Amino acid sequence: MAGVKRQERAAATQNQLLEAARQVFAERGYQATSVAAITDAASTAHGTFYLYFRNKEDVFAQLMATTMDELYAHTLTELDPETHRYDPDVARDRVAGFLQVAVSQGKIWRALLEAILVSPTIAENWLELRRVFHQGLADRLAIYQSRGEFRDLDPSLVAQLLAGMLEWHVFTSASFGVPGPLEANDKAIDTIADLWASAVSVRGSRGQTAAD
Amino acid sequence: MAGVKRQERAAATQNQLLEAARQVFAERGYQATSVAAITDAASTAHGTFYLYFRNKEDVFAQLMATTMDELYAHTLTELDPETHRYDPDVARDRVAGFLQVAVSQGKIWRALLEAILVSPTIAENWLELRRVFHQGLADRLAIYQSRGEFRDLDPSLVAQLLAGMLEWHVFTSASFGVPGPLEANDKAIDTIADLWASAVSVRGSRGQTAAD
Amino acid sequence: MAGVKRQERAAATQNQLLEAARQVFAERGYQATSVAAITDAASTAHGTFYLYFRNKEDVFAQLMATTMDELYAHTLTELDPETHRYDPDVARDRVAGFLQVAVSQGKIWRALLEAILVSPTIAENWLELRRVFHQGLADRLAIYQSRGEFRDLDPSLVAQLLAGMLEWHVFTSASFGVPGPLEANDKAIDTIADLWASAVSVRGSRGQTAAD
Amino acid sequence: MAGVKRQERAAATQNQLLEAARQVFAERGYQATSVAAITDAASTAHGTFYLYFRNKEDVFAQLMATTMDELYAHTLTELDPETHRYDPDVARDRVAGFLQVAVSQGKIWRALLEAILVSPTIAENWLELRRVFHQGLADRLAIYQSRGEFRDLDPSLVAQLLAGMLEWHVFTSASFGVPGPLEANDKAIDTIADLWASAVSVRGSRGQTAAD
DNA sequence: CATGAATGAGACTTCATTCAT
DNA sequence: AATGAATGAAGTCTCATTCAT
Repeated sequence: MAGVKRQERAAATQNQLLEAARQVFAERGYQATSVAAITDAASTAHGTFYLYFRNKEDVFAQLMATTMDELYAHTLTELDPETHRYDPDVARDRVAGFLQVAVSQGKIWRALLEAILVSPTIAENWLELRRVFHQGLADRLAIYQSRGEFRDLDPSLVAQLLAGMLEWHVFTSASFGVPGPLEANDKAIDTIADLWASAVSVRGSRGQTAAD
Repeated sequence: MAGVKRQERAAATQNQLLEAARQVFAERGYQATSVAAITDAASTAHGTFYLYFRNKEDVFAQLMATTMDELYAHTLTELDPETHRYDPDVARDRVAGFLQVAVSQGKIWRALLEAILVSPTIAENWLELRRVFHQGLADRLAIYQSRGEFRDLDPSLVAQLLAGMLEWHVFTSASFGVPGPLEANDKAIDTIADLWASAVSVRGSRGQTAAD
Repeated sequence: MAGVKRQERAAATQNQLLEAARQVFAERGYQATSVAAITDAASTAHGTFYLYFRNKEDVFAQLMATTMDELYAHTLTELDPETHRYDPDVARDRVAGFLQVAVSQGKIWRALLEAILVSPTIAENWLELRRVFHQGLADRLAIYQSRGEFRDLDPSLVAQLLAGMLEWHVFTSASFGVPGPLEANDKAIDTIADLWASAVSVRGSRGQTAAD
Repeated sequence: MAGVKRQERAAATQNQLLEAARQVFAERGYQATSVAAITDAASTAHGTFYLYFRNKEDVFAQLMATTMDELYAHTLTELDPETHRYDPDVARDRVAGFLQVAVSQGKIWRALLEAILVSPTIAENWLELRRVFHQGLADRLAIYQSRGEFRDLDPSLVAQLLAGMLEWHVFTSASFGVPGPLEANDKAIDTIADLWASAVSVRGSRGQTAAD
């Protein structure tokens, strides 16, 4: 029908805008991006933007939702407390997956960081989206702990710190090229996986280091 | 004579502006702060600002320099490759010191993060200032490694990751109250120090975890 | 056949729009009403509006015509100069009728006042519609005057002033709730009728007041 | 001093803007006036406007305050219940004064009417400003009534109606040239004063008209 | 040194109107 | 007849920066 075609064209326009927004945000960051820049990039009229989004915050939130979903997609695996064991290879895959997705998102991370600092709404969204990820990690740590396989540390806090290590690595790489450009190379993956593994060990408590 | 007095008054005005700027940045963040807000808080005329600073970026850079200097002050200790040993208590003190200083700076961290994301100049400054800190950490790791006390990981990358864990903890606590408000409590200090210690161990390599 | 049905549907749609417009104008006033608000209220597509009306001015003019016709309907009574006498009861009924109709139109009066102030076209329409009413009043006064039953004042001007008293009462009541909400209560009716009656008297000329 | 001169220039700029605003409002009405139109007329930069006024509503409120003050200035006469008598000459002077001031304000009345319909804030201001006037009138009527010199009507309502007759005359004359252009000619003054006088009479009650 | 009035660019958002389907 | 996506003009307001005093 005519209706279908119209719907398709509308969806196409919206996608054009979303894609344009992603590019512009990646290029200029969150604040420096104006609605006009987005509609220019999307080759639509200025007013068309407001047909699909309430404002800049709104587009960004939509972009972020898909980005984060993709990022944490592999986190939604079932978790059976009985059979679950820490598996360094699985952990490494997780890290690798995270980095690969992160890399595929290009320079959007800087804008994301900016946006969550500037917009309380986006910050809330973001915290909610990553909570799933952090909670999964914390749950695993709690299981290890209950079996005496993990030290007496707050699983939730440790999860925050380990996940944060990864997040911050992505942010600084993407934003400043530090410690290097954002890539999912083996060195980065192995090192992070290694640090995670050493963190999740019975022994590694205070004093039981290389020195002992 | 008059010249001296003038200089004094000028210095006083500049300090007023700097202090006002610190407050306003901490309250509102970087972008949301306008020059007018700073001069209002400093009770000076709007134009006076431009006698001392080129623009917002400029004040912020000056503020940041002192802030970061304070933060990394304790890092400038001498380092003798022969006698240096990893000392968990020293490491804990370092973490504690970092957090204490961080806490004393209040909510400025959110503004700092914003500023480095938005202004390339400030980002460069910041990277330079923290490099000292990261380098010190990397140097230590390299020494342990040369004595076989640390695994075969890139010391520089590990330094980035471990320091980043701390930085990100400060940023998220200060900016979003996650995992909790920014404070230098024992739990946070102990946990971070513990993770650092487990990272800097011979054993903690891939596969040698709680499982073994 | 099909043509008739079409016409019916068209008329129905137009009525939907008119009724929706009346509601929205009454709620929001003239300027604050957008075409989109009307089509939303009428549950039609935005574009449909332009099949029936040129623009907002046009709908409003159509609405106003019916509203004013109703308001002044009772004015079209025949007038025989010979037999016509001033009858206070008739006058009171007139005032009462005017107020009752006004009340039944609800909050549309504010929008009407706005519209005539903003749109010259609507103003002209309105002036034309009320002219009938004012003229009727003026004619009556002229008859009284010709019989020496009314002072030597310009009948047309007095008609304007007396009718204006009533109009303004309706406008301010409907728009601001001053002197009270718009209602056709006896007090308002009696008071206005009384003032009209005292105006239309031989005696009430300058100086012949309570004092004499 | 320099300071004084600056203040003078600032005040001059503000007056320029106020005067320009008055002109533009009178010409185009309230809504149709944009801030840009005002600054154009005042030959200042667009931004300058916001140095002196919060927005269009704000300038208008300031203009209205002075206008209304001038209009009702003669109302603030003392009122001694004992000695006060209705004096047709005084009443006529009042009407004349009101009309003269009204005329001097030119076409601003249309904008005023528009503004009070559109902006609740301005409406409130206006109601407050005219309350003084209406109250004065009502007080006088109450005094006459207490001496049996005025019929048994609600003084407050009668005040509203009589004052409204005058207001509406001004508004319609200024806005639509009906019944004629706004002028303070004798005919208008005499007629209104006459109607007021006949209203304020013991006799003029229902039934005691030309017919009796 | 300090002041603060003035400037004007630029971002945001709304909405009447058109037109292809 | 009806639809609703797209357009783009117009108005709002903020703020960094300059400059005469």
